[in-house]
Amino acid sequence: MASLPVVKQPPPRVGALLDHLSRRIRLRSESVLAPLGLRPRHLLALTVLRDLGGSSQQALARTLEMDGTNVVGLLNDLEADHLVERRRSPEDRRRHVVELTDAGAQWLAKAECALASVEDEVFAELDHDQRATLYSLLRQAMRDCPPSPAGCIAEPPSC
Amino acid sequence: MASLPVVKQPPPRVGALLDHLSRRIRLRSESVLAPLGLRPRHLLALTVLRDLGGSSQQALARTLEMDGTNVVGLLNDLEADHLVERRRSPEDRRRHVVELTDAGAQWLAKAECALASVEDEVFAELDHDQRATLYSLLRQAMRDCPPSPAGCIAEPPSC
DNA sequence: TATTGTTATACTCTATAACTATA
DNA sequence: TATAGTTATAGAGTATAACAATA
Repeated sequence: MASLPVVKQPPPRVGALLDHLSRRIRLRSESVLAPLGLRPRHLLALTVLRDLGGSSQQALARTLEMDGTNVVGLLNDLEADHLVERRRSPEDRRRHVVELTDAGAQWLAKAECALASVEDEVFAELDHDQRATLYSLLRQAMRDCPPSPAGCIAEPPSC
Repeated sequence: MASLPVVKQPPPRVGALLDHLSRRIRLRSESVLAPLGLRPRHLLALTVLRDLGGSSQQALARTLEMDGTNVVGLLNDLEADHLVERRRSPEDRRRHVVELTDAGAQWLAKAECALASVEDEVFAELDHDQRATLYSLLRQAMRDCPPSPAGCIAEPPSC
């Protein structure tokens, strides 16, 4: 076989850019969210819960692509602040049905408004239509999302 | 059409989506990179080093948005595997000029080929043009970023 | 026996502070 | 005094294993 010195350009890697940008947003989000008492992953969990409605902890873990054991601690935090509720499922008493409380929904809405400014800053170089395009591309990439096809992360409410 | 007060929705929040997708890529990249003996952040550092050429550790830390103390350990790993070299700067002997070795460049190329399949999987829902659009949008969002973050857009994997 | 949630634990990642050597 | 790099270390994030309750 011919071992041609293929020093062509490397393949298109979006991963590094994604990693970088999401790191930026996460770092800034932490500052913004700190006064509200929680961290980005709490927000992520609440967002998923709003989209999924009641869901078992394992389903939540799959959606978040987090280990189930860590979801326990995450929910402990949120439950301590009365932002979510755990109820035993009547059908299968091993399961906990996790649901957003009213307070949780309120907190989430407030946090999302606070985060809007973070994104305005991070995506300052993109105009409105470009941001919409970016959103729809990311959304499409997530289309095969593990448990619930529609339930990855839906459109946030406007503030 | 600008004469009418068109109610434009605020741009949707992409932070959660970005976080999610980058998490996916990172998790899958770890599996792919493990046989090669390193982790995603090692690859990220090598990529930045290739793009930046020789650079001080602090410049590297800023580009990676990592704490300088952690860059030390990262470089220790890479230097132990002879993938990078640290030389004292002749101009300012406090500085280390970090550079990719030939072995490092080779390893990086191999790793990138391996990662191409990860991205093909994660972005299976997007066609080539959409991936190119996504790349250019992310790239534009990073435009104010110091030097260039890791990543190149090119033809599909040639490996 | 298999599954859901939980605890305990270890391993990794990240950030803060103190030290060195240069400037 | 200030800066580049290093070390030590504590805190957060994450994963593995064992256990209780339930199916």
